[in-house]
Amino acid sequence: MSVQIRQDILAALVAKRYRQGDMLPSVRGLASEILVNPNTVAKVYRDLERDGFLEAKRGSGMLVSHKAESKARSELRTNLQELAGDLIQKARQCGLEGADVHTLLEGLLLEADPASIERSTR
Amino acid sequence: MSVQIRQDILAALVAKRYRQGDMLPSVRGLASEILVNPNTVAKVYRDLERDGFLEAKRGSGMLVSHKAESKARSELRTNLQELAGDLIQKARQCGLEGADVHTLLEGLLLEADPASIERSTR
Amino acid sequence: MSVQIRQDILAALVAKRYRQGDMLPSVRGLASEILVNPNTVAKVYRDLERDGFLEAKRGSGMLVSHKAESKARSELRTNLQELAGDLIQKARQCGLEGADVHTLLEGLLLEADPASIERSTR
Amino acid sequence: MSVQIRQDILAALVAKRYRQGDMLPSVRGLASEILVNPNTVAKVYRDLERDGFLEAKRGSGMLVSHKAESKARSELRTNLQELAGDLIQKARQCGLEGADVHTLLEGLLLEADPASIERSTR
DNA sequence: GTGGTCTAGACCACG
DNA sequence: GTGGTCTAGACCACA
Repeated sequence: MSVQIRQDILAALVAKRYRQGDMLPSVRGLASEILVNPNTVAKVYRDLERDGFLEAKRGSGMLVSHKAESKARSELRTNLQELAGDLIQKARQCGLEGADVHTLLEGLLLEADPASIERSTR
Repeated sequence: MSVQIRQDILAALVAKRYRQGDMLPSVRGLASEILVNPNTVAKVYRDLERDGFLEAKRGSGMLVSHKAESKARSELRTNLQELAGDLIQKARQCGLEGADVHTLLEGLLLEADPASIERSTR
Repeated sequence: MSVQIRQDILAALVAKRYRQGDMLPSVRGLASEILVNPNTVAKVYRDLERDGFLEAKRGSGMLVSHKAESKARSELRTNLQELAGDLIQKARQCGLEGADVHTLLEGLLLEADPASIERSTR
Repeated sequence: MSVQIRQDILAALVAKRYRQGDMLPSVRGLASEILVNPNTVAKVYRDLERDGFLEAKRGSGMLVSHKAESKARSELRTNLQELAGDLIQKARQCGLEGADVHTLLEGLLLEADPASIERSTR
Protein backbone atom coordinates (compact mmCIF):
# COMPACT_ATOMS: atom_id res chain seq x y z
CA MET A 1 0.00 0.00 0.00
CA SER A 2 2.74 2.43 1.02
CA VAL A 3 4.55 1.68 -2.20
CA GLN A 4 1.44 2.29 -4.26
CA ILE A 5 0.76 5.62 -2.55
CA ARG A 6 4.35 6.71 -3.04
CA GLN A 7 4.25 5.83 -6.72
CA ASP A 8 1.00 7.73 -7.18
CA ILE A 9 2.47 10.82 -5.58
CA LEU A 10 5.63 10.58 -7.67
CA ALA A 11 3.49 10.22 -10.77
CA ALA A 12 1.50 13.29 -9.76
CA LEU A 13 4.76 15.21 -9.36
CA VAL A 14 5.98 14.15 -12.78
CA ALA A 15 2.61 15.07 -14.26
CA LYS A 16 2.91 18.47 -12.57
CA ARG A 17 -0.38 17.98 -10.77
CA TYR A 18 1.66 19.16 -7.79
CA ARG A 19 4.44 21.69 -8.31
CA GLN A 20 7.25 23.19 -6.28
CA GLY A 21 5.77 25.09 -3.34
CA ASP A 22 2.36 23.43 -3.55
CA MET A 23 0.81 21.84 -0.50
CA LEU A 24 0.01 18.16 -0.69
CA PRO A 25 -3.34 16.93 0.64
CA SER A 26 -3.28 16.60 4.43
CA VAL A 27 -2.42 13.24 5.92
CA ARG A 28 -5.94 12.74 7.19
CA GLY A 29 -7.53 14.13 4.07
CA LEU A 30 -5.69 11.86 1.68
CA ALA A 31 -6.11 8.91 4.03
CA SER A 32 -9.86 9.23 4.14
CA GLU A 33 -10.02 9.88 0.42
CA ILE A 34 -8.19 6.70 -0.55
CA LEU A 35 -9.57 4.76 2.41
CA VAL A 36 -6.33 3.87 4.17
CA ASN A 37 -5.14 4.49 7.70
CA PRO A 38 -3.71 7.98 8.33
CA ASN A 39 -0.56 6.37 9.72
CA THR A 40 0.11 4.76 6.36
CA VAL A 41 -0.11 8.10 4.56
CA ALA A 42 1.97 9.71 7.30
CA LYS A 43 4.68 7.11 6.81
CA VAL A 44 4.75 7.75 3.07
CA TYR A 45 4.97 11.52 3.62
CA ARG A 46 7.71 11.07 6.21
CA ASP A 47 9.71 8.86 3.84
CA LEU A 48 9.22 11.29 0.96
CA GLU A 49 10.46 14.05 3.21
CA ARG A 50 13.52 12.06 4.19
CA ASP A 51 14.20 11.43 0.52
CA GLY A 52 14.04 15.13 -0.24
CA PHE A 53 10.76 15.32 -2.16
CA LEU A 54 8.80 17.18 0.49
CA GLU A 55 9.29 19.57 3.37
CA ALA A 56 7.09 19.11 6.41
CA LYS A 57 5.62 22.36 7.66
CA ARG A 58 4.36 21.50 11.11
CA GLY A 59 0.93 22.90 11.67
CA SER A 60 0.43 23.84 8.06
CA GLY A 61 1.15 20.94 5.71
CA MET A 62 3.59 19.20 3.38
CA LEU A 63 5.37 21.38 0.85
CA VAL A 64 6.68 20.14 -2.51
CA SER A 65 10.43 20.79 -2.62
CA HIS A 66 12.19 22.32 -5.59
CA LYS A 67 13.94 19.12 -6.62
CA ALA A 68 10.80 17.04 -6.31
CA GLU A 69 9.83 16.81 -9.94
CA SER A 70 13.22 15.87 -11.30
CA LYS A 71 13.87 13.44 -8.46
CA ALA A 72 10.46 11.85 -9.01
CA ARG A 73 11.10 11.50 -12.71
CA SER A 74 14.41 9.86 -11.98
CA GLU A 75 13.00 7.45 -9.40
CA LEU A 76 10.13 6.39 -11.64
CA ARG A 77 12.53 5.94 -14.51
CA THR A 78 14.71 3.69 -12.36
CA ASN A 79 11.66 1.66 -11.33
CA LEU A 80 10.79 1.32 -14.98
CA GLN A 81 14.20 0.03 -15.95
CA GLU A 82 14.15 -2.50 -13.15
CA LEU A 83 10.74 -3.69 -14.23
CA ALA A 84 11.93 -3.99 -17.81
CA GLY A 85 14.96 -5.93 -16.63
CA ASP A 86 12.75 -8.31 -14.68
CA LEU A 87 10.50 -8.74 -17.66
CA ILE A 88 13.34 -9.56 -20.00
CA GLN A 89 14.80 -12.00 -17.50
CA LYS A 90 11.44 -13.72 -17.02
CA ALA A 91 10.95 -13.91 -20.75
CA ARG A 92 14.31 -15.65 -21.11
CA GLN A 93 13.36 -18.01 -18.32
CA CYS A 94 10.25 -18.71 -20.31
CA GLY A 95 12.47 -20.00 -23.07
CA LEU A 96 12.40 -16.99 -25.33
CA GLU A 97 15.54 -15.48 -26.76
CA GLY A 98 16.14 -11.85 -27.60
CA ALA A 99 14.16 -11.53 -30.80
CA ASP A 100 11.23 -13.41 -29.34
CA VAL A 101 11.19 -11.10 -26.34
CA HIS A 102 11.06 -8.20 -28.70
CA THR A 103 8.13 -9.47 -30.71
CA LEU A 104 6.31 -10.55 -27.55
CA LEU A 105 6.58 -7.05 -26.15
CA GLU A 106 5.26 -5.64 -29.38
CA GLY A 107 2.27 -7.91 -29.09
CA LEU A 108 1.59 -7.07 -25.45
CA LEU A 109 1.95 -3.38 -26.10
CA LEU A 110 -0.43 -3.64 -28.99
CA GLU A 111 -3.03 -5.36 -26.83
CA ALA A 112 -2.71 -2.75 -24.12
CA ASP A 113 -2.85 0.21 -26.47
CA PRO A 114 -3.70 -0.63 -30.05
CA ALA A 115 -3.07 2.89 -31.24
CA SER A 116 0.50 3.15 -30.03
CA ILE A 117 2.12 1.20 -32.82
CA GLU A 118 0.16 3.04 -35.41
CA ARG A 119 1.29 6.35 -33.95
CA SER A 120 4.88 5.24 -33.61
CA THR A 121 5.12 4.24 -37.26
CA ARG A 122 3.18 7.14 -38.63
CA MET B 1 12.28 -16.01 -1.98
CA SER B 2 9.63 -18.70 -2.34
CA VAL B 3 8.42 -17.02 -5.48
CA GLN B 4 11.90 -16.91 -6.94
CA ILE B 5 12.49 -20.61 -6.31
CA ARG B 6 9.15 -21.53 -7.83
CA GLN B 7 9.92 -19.48 -10.93
CA ASP B 8 13.29 -21.16 -11.29
CA ILE B 9 11.74 -24.61 -11.14
CA LEU B 10 9.05 -23.67 -13.65
CA ALA B 11 11.75 -22.31 -15.94
CA ALA B 12 13.67 -25.58 -15.62
CA LEU B 13 10.51 -27.47 -16.57
CA VAL B 14 9.95 -25.29 -19.63
CA ALA B 15 13.59 -25.72 -20.59
CA LYS B 16 13.14 -29.47 -20.23
CA ARG B 17 15.95 -29.70 -17.68
CA TYR B 18 13.38 -31.73 -15.77
CA ARG B 19 10.93 -33.93 -17.71
CA GLN B 20 7.84 -35.94 -16.90
CA GLY B 21 8.79 -38.76 -14.53
CA ASP B 22 12.07 -37.16 -13.40
CA MET B 23 12.86 -36.73 -9.73
CA LEU B 24 13.47 -33.22 -8.40
CA PRO B 25 16.45 -32.64 -6.07
CA SER B 26 15.72 -33.47 -2.43
CA VAL B 27 14.48 -30.63 -0.24
CA ARG B 28 17.70 -30.60 1.75
CA GLY B 29 19.89 -30.98 -1.29
CA LEU B 30 18.35 -28.05 -3.15
CA ALA B 31 18.21 -25.99 0.01
CA SER B 32 21.91 -26.37 0.72
CA GLU B 33 22.74 -25.83 -2.95
CA ILE B 34 20.96 -22.47 -3.20
CA LEU B 35 21.72 -21.51 0.42
CA VAL B 36 18.16 -21.26 1.58
CA ASN B 37 16.24 -22.61 4.53
CA PRO B 38 14.91 -26.14 3.88
CA ASN B 39 11.50 -25.03 5.11
CA THR B 40 11.35 -22.58 2.24
CA VAL B 41 12.10 -25.26 -0.35
CA ALA B 42 9.66 -27.64 1.30
CA LYS B 43 6.94 -25.03 1.07
CA VAL B 44 7.62 -24.51 -2.63
CA TYR B 45 7.48 -28.26 -3.32
CA ARG B 46 4.27 -28.56 -1.32
CA ASP B 47 2.67 -25.72 -3.28
CA LEU B 48 3.83 -27.15 -6.61
CA GLU B 49 2.29 -30.48 -5.64
CA ARG B 50 -0.96 -28.79 -4.71
CA ASP B 51 -0.96 -27.08 -8.11
CA GLY B 52 -0.44 -30.33 -9.97
CA PHE B 53 3.16 -29.90 -11.15
CA LEU B 54 4.61 -32.58 -8.89
CA GLU B 55 3.60 -35.81 -7.25
CA ALA B 56 5.06 -36.67 -3.85
CA LYS B 57 6.42 -40.21 -3.65
CA ARG B 58 6.83 -41.08 0.01
CA GLY B 59 10.31 -42.16 0.83
CA SER B 60 11.69 -41.40 -2.61
CA GLY B 61 11.05 -37.77 -3.60
CA MET B 62 9.07 -35.45 -5.84
CA LEU B 63 8.10 -36.68 -9.28
CA VAL B 64 7.45 -34.37 -12.26
CA SER B 65 3.84 -34.89 -13.37
CA HIS B 66 2.83 -35.32 -17.02
CA LYS B 67 1.18 -31.92 -17.29
CA ALA B 68 4.06 -30.13 -15.64
CA GLU B 69 5.73 -28.67 -18.70
CA SER B 70 2.63 -27.27 -20.34
CA LYS B 71 1.29 -25.94 -17.06
CA ALA B 72 4.66 -24.34 -16.32
CA ARG B 73 4.78 -22.71 -19.73
CA SER B 74 1.29 -21.34 -19.20
CA GLU B 75 2.02 -20.03 -15.71
CA LEU B 76 5.22 -18.31 -16.80
CA ARG B 77 3.43 -16.83 -19.78
CA THR B 78 0.75 -15.44 -17.51
CA ASN B 79 3.39 -13.96 -15.21
CA LEU B 80 4.99 -12.38 -18.22
CA GLN B 81 1.82 -10.73 -19.37
CA GLU B 82 1.15 -9.38 -15.92
CA LEU B 83 4.67 -7.98 -15.73
CA ALA B 84 4.28 -6.38 -19.13
CA GLY B 85 0.98 -4.91 -18.06
CA ASP B 86 2.58 -3.46 -14.93
CA LEU B 87 5.41 -2.06 -16.97
CA ILE B 88 3.12 -0.36 -19.44
CA GLN B 89 1.01 1.05 -16.61
CA LYS B 90 4.09 2.37 -14.81
CA ALA B 91 5.35 3.91 -18.00
CA ARG B 92 2.06 5.72 -18.43
CA GLN B 93 2.26 6.86 -14.82
CA CYS B 94 5.68 8.19 -15.68
CA GLY B 95 3.95 10.59 -18.01
CA LEU B 96 4.48 8.75 -21.26
CA GLU B 97 1.68 8.13 -23.72
CA GLY B 98 1.35 5.19 -26.06
CA ALA B 99 3.96 5.97 -28.65
CA ASP B 100 6.46 7.06 -26.02
CA VAL B 101 5.95 3.81 -24.14
CA HIS B 102 6.68 1.95 -27.29
CA THR B 103 9.91 3.74 -28.05
CA LEU B 104 10.98 3.57 -24.40
CA LEU B 105 10.53 -0.17 -24.38
CA GLU B 106 12.60 -0.45 -27.53
CA GLY B 107 15.34 1.46 -25.82
CA LEU B 108 15.25 -0.55 -22.63
CA LEU B 109 15.19 -3.80 -24.52
CA LEU B 110 18.14 -2.67 -26.54
CA GLU B 111 20.13 -1.77 -23.42
CA ALA B 112 19.38 -5.09 -21.79
CA ASP B 113 20.20 -7.14 -24.84
CA PRO B 114 21.87 -5.23 -27.64
CA ALA B 115 21.78 -8.22 -29.97
CA SER B 116 18.04 -8.71 -29.88
CA ILE B 117 17.10 -6.00 -32.31
CA GLU B 118 19.79 -7.05 -34.69
CA ARG B 119 18.48 -10.58 -34.64
CA SER B 120 14.90 -9.44 -35.01
CA THR B 121 15.70 -7.45 -38.14
CA ARG B 122 17.98 -9.99 -39.63
CA MET C 1 9.40 27.56 18.33
CA SER C 2 7.55 28.62 21.44
CA VAL C 3 10.51 27.54 23.50
CA GLN C 4 12.91 29.55 21.37
CA ILE C 5 10.83 32.71 21.66
CA ARG C 6 10.53 32.29 25.41
CA GLN C 7 14.29 31.89 25.73
CA ASP C 8 14.89 35.00 23.67
CA ILE C 9 12.61 37.06 25.86
CA LEU C 10 14.23 35.74 29.03
CA ALA C 11 17.64 36.56 27.56
CA ALA C 12 16.43 40.09 26.82
CA LEU C 13 15.28 40.43 30.43
CA VAL C 14 18.63 39.26 31.77
CA ALA C 15 20.40 41.64 29.41
CA LYS C 16 18.14 44.42 30.70
CA ARG C 17 16.91 45.23 27.21
CA TYR C 18 13.52 45.10 28.94
CA ARG C 19 13.25 46.30 32.54
CA GLN C 20 10.61 46.26 35.23
CA GLY C 21 7.65 48.34 34.13
CA ASP C 22 8.55 48.28 30.43
CA MET C 23 6.03 47.23 27.81
CA LEU C 24 6.82 44.25 25.64
CA PRO C 25 6.17 44.52 21.87
CA SER C 26 2.57 43.75 20.91
CA VAL C 27 1.73 40.18 19.96
CA ARG C 28 1.18 41.14 16.34
CA GLY C 29 4.20 43.38 16.20
CA LEU C 30 6.61 40.78 17.51
CA ALA C 31 4.97 38.08 15.45
CA SER C 32 5.43 39.94 12.19
CA GLU C 33 8.95 40.98 13.18
CA ILE C 34 10.18 37.44 13.76
CA LEU C 35 7.93 35.94 11.05
CA VAL C 36 5.94 33.70 13.29
CA ASN C 37 2.26 33.01 13.78
CA PRO C 38 0.67 35.51 16.22
CA ASN C 39 -0.92 32.57 18.05
CA THR C 40 2.54 31.33 18.92
CA VAL C 41 3.62 34.67 20.37
CA ALA C 42 0.32 34.97 22.23
CA LYS C 43 0.85 31.58 23.80
CA VAL C 44 4.36 32.54 24.93
CA TYR C 45 3.09 35.78 26.49
CA ARG C 46 0.26 33.91 28.20
CA ASP C 47 2.70 31.36 29.65
CA LEU C 48 5.10 34.07 30.78
CA GLU C 49 2.23 35.81 32.53
CA ARG C 50 1.19 32.56 34.22
CA ASP C 51 4.81 32.15 35.40
CA GLY C 52 4.93 35.63 36.88
CA PHE C 53 7.27 37.34 34.42
CA LEU C 54 4.62 39.58 32.91
CA GLU C 55 1.40 41.30 33.84
CA ALA C 56 -1.30 41.71 31.24
CA LYS C 57 -2.70 45.25 31.08
CA ARG C 58 -5.98 45.11 29.19
CA GLY C 59 -6.02 47.46 26.28
CA SER C 60 -2.39 48.47 26.63
CA GLY C 61 -0.08 45.44 26.56
CA MET C 62 2.21 43.21 28.59
CA LEU C 63 4.13 44.75 31.47
CA VAL C 64 7.44 43.42 32.80
CA SER C 65 6.93 42.45 36.44
CA HIS C 66 9.35 43.38 39.20
CA LYS C 67 10.66 39.86 39.69
CA ALA C 68 11.13 39.30 35.98
CA GLU C 69 14.87 39.77 35.74
CA SER C 70 15.87 37.59 38.66
CA LYS C 71 13.38 34.87 37.69
CA ALA C 72 14.65 34.95 34.12
CA ARG C 73 18.25 34.67 35.26
CA SER C 74 17.33 31.70 37.43
CA GLU C 75 15.37 29.92 34.69
CA LEU C 76 18.11 30.36 32.13
CA ARG C 77 20.66 29.16 34.63
CA THR C 78 18.60 26.04 35.28
CA ASN C 79 18.30 25.40 31.54
CA LEU C 80 22.02 25.75 31.27
CA GLN C 81 22.72 23.20 33.95
CA GLU C 82 20.32 20.73 32.39
CA LEU C 83 21.97 21.20 29.03
CA ALA C 84 25.39 20.69 30.57
CA GLY C 85 24.13 17.56 32.31
CA ASP C 86 22.80 16.21 29.01
CA LEU C 87 26.07 17.00 27.34
CA ILE C 88 28.12 15.22 29.94
CA GLN C 89 25.81 12.21 29.84
CA LYS C 90 25.97 12.04 26.05
CA ALA C 91 29.73 12.31 26.17
CA ARG C 92 29.87 9.37 28.56
CA GLN C 93 27.54 7.44 26.28
CA CYS C 94 29.96 8.21 23.52
CA GLY C 95 32.47 6.10 25.40
CA LEU C 96 34.39 8.86 27.09
CA GLU C 97 35.18 8.83 30.77
CA GLY C 98 35.59 11.84 33.04
CA ALA C 99 38.93 13.17 31.92
CA ASP C 100 38.12 12.65 28.27
CA VAL C 101 34.85 14.52 28.71
CA HIS C 102 36.78 17.37 30.18
CA THR C 103 39.30 17.63 27.39
CA LEU C 104 36.59 17.18 24.76
CA LEU C 105 34.65 20.08 26.21
CA GLU C 106 37.75 22.23 26.14
CA GLY C 107 38.15 21.41 22.49
CA LEU C 108 34.53 22.09 21.58
CA LEU C 109 34.52 25.34 23.48
CA LEU C 110 37.67 26.39 21.72
CA GLU C 111 36.19 25.66 18.32
CA ALA C 112 33.02 27.57 19.10
CA ASP C 113 34.79 30.57 20.55
CA PRO C 114 38.55 30.62 20.03
CA ALA C 115 38.98 33.74 22.11
CA SER C 116 37.45 32.35 25.29
CA ILE C 117 40.44 30.38 26.42
CA GLU C 118 42.74 33.25 25.69
CA ARG C 119 40.61 35.54 27.79
CA SER C 120 40.33 32.98 30.57
CA THR C 121 44.11 32.69 30.86
CA ARG C 122 44.80 36.36 30.45
CA MET D 1 11.49 7.71 22.91
CA SER D 2 12.66 6.68 19.45
CA VAL D 3 15.53 9.10 19.74
CA GLN D 4 16.52 7.74 23.13
CA ILE D 5 16.48 4.14 21.88
CA ARG D 6 18.54 5.09 18.85
CA GLN D 7 21.11 6.86 21.00
CA ASP D 8 21.35 3.88 23.33
CA ILE D 9 21.99 1.53 20.44
CA LEU D 10 24.59 3.84 18.94
CA ALA D 11 26.29 4.06 22.32
CA ALA D 12 26.28 0.26 22.57
CA LEU D 13 27.88 0.09 19.14
CA VAL D 14 30.59 2.56 20.11
CA ALA D 15 31.16 0.65 23.34
CA LYS D 16 31.49 -2.52 21.27
CA ARG D 17 28.72 -4.22 23.22
CA TYR D 18 27.47 -5.12 19.74
CA ARG D 19 29.97 -5.75 16.98
CA GLN D 20 29.93 -6.27 13.24
CA GLY D 21 27.97 -9.43 12.47
CA ASP D 22 26.24 -9.59 15.85
CA MET D 23 22.50 -9.90 16.10
CA LEU D 24 20.63 -7.16 17.92
CA PRO D 25 17.89 -8.11 20.40
CA SER D 26 14.66 -8.94 18.59
CA VAL D 27 12.10 -6.19 18.13
CA ARG D 28 9.70 -7.81 20.55
CA GLY D 29 12.43 -8.79 23.00
CA LEU D 30 13.89 -5.31 23.29
CA ALA D 31 10.44 -3.76 23.36
CA SER D 32 9.29 -5.83 26.31
CA GLU D 33 12.62 -5.33 28.05
CA ILE D 34 12.49 -1.56 27.95
CA LEU D 35 8.69 -1.45 28.20
CA VAL D 36 7.87 0.27 24.95
CA ASN D 37 5.64 -0.71 22.07
CA PRO D 38 7.24 -3.12 19.56
CA ASN D 39 6.35 -0.71 16.76
CA THR D 40 8.55 1.91 18.32
CA VAL D 41 11.54 -0.42 18.39
CA ALA D 42 10.71 -1.59 14.87
CA LYS D 43 10.75 2.00 13.65
CA VAL D 44 14.16 2.59 15.23
CA TYR D 45 15.54 -0.59 13.67
CA ARG D 46 14.09 0.34 10.29
CA ASP D 47 15.62 3.81 10.45
CA LEU D 48 18.98 2.40 11.56
CA GLU D 49 18.85 0.01 8.62
CA ARG D 50 18.07 2.84 6.23
CA ASP D 51 21.01 4.76 7.64
CA GLY D 52 23.35 1.82 7.06
CA PHE D 53 23.95 0.70 10.64
CA LEU D 54 22.01 -2.55 10.39
CA GLU D 55 20.95 -5.15 7.89
CA ALA D 56 17.53 -6.72 8.34
CA LYS D 57 17.56 -10.47 7.98
CA ARG D 58 13.92 -11.36 7.58
CA GLY D 59 13.00 -14.29 9.75
CA SER D 60 16.26 -14.26 11.63
CA GLY D 61 17.06 -10.82 13.04
CA MET D 62 18.93 -7.53 12.67
CA LEU D 63 22.62 -7.74 11.82
CA VAL D 64 25.21 -5.12 12.75
CA SER D 65 26.81 -3.87 9.53
CA HIS D 66 30.53 -3.42 9.09
CA LYS D 67 30.42 0.36 9.09
CA ALA D 68 28.18 0.51 12.14
CA GLU D 69 30.74 1.35 14.78
CA SER D 70 32.50 4.12 12.92
CA LYS D 71 29.22 5.60 11.71
CA ALA D 72 27.83 5.46 15.25
CA ARG D 73 30.89 7.16 16.63
CA SER D 74 30.59 9.87 14.04
CA GLU D 75 26.87 10.43 14.65
CA LEU D 76 27.27 10.63 18.40
CA ARG D 77 30.18 13.00 17.96
CA THR D 78 28.06 15.24 15.78
CA ASN D 79 25.25 15.19 18.35
CA LEU D 80 27.79 16.14 20.96
CA GLN D 81 29.07 19.11 19.02
CA GLU D 82 25.57 20.36 18.41
CA LEU D 83 24.78 20.05 22.08
CA ALA D 84 27.93 21.94 22.96
CA GLY D 85 27.02 24.62 20.46
CA ASP D 86 23.57 25.00 21.99
CA LEU D 87 25.08 25.18 25.43
CA ILE D 88 27.50 27.89 24.50
CA GLN D 89 24.76 29.87 22.77
CA LYS D 90 22.49 29.54 25.79
CA ALA D 91 25.29 30.58 28.07
CA ARG D 92 25.82 33.72 26.03
CA GLN D 93 22.10 34.40 26.14
CA CYS D 94 22.39 34.11 29.88
CA GLY D 95 24.71 37.06 29.78
CA LEU D 96 28.00 35.22 30.04
CA GLU D 97 30.88 35.92 27.74
CA GLY D 98 33.54 33.47 26.61
CA ALA D 99 35.65 33.20 29.72
CA ASP D 100 32.60 32.93 31.95
CA VAL D 101 31.27 30.10 29.81
CA HIS D 102 34.54 28.36 30.23
CA THR D 103 34.63 28.60 34.00
CA LEU D 104 30.95 27.69 34.23
CA LEU D 105 31.58 24.50 32.29
CA GLU D 106 34.47 23.67 34.58
CA GLY D 107 32.17 24.03 37.53
CA LEU D 108 29.38 21.94 36.07
CA LEU D 109 31.76 19.25 34.99
CA LEU D 110 33.23 19.19 38.46
CA GLU D 111 29.81 18.76 40.03
CA ALA D 112 28.93 15.92 37.69
CA ASP D 113 32.22 14.11 38.10
CA PRO D 114 34.49 15.48 40.79
CA ALA D 115 37.36 13.21 39.85
CA SER D 116 37.62 14.33 36.25
CA ILE D 117 39.53 17.52 36.83
CA GLU D 118 41.89 15.85 39.20
CA ARG D 119 42.62 13.17 36.62
CA SER D 120 42.97 15.69 33.82
CA THR D 121 45.58 17.68 35.70
CA ARG D 122 47.42 14.72 37.10
C1' DG E 1 10.57 -17.72 16.27
C1' DT E 2 12.07 -13.36 13.17
C1' DG E 3 11.12 -8.53 10.81
C1' DG E 4 7.55 -5.76 7.81
C1' DT E 5 3.26 -3.70 7.20
C1' DC E 6 -1.28 -2.13 8.08
C1' DT E 7 -5.22 -0.56 10.99
C1' DA E 8 -6.98 2.01 14.92
C1' DG E 9 -6.93 5.55 17.98
C1' DA E 10 -4.57 8.45 21.41
C1' DC E 11 -1.72 12.74 22.65
C1' DC E 12 1.48 16.51 21.59
C1' DA E 13 3.35 20.88 19.42
C1' DC E 14 2.42 24.29 16.18
C1' DG E 15 -0.53 27.76 13.28
C1' DG F 1 -6.78 22.66 11.46
C1' DT F 2 -1.68 20.65 10.51
C1' DG F 3 2.19 16.85 11.04
C1' DG F 4 4.82 13.74 14.63
C1' DT F 5 4.90 10.19 17.86
C1' DC F 6 3.43 6.48 20.68
C1' DT F 7 0.52 2.43 22.03
C1' DA F 8 -2.03 -1.66 20.79
C1' DG F 9 -2.85 -5.48 18.17
C1' DA F 10 -3.52 -7.86 13.68
C1' DC F 11 -1.58 -10.43 9.49
C1' DC F 12 2.13 -11.71 6.27
C1' DA F 13 6.58 -13.83 4.55
C1' DC F 14 10.52 -16.21 5.89
C1' DA F 15 13.72 -19.51 8.86
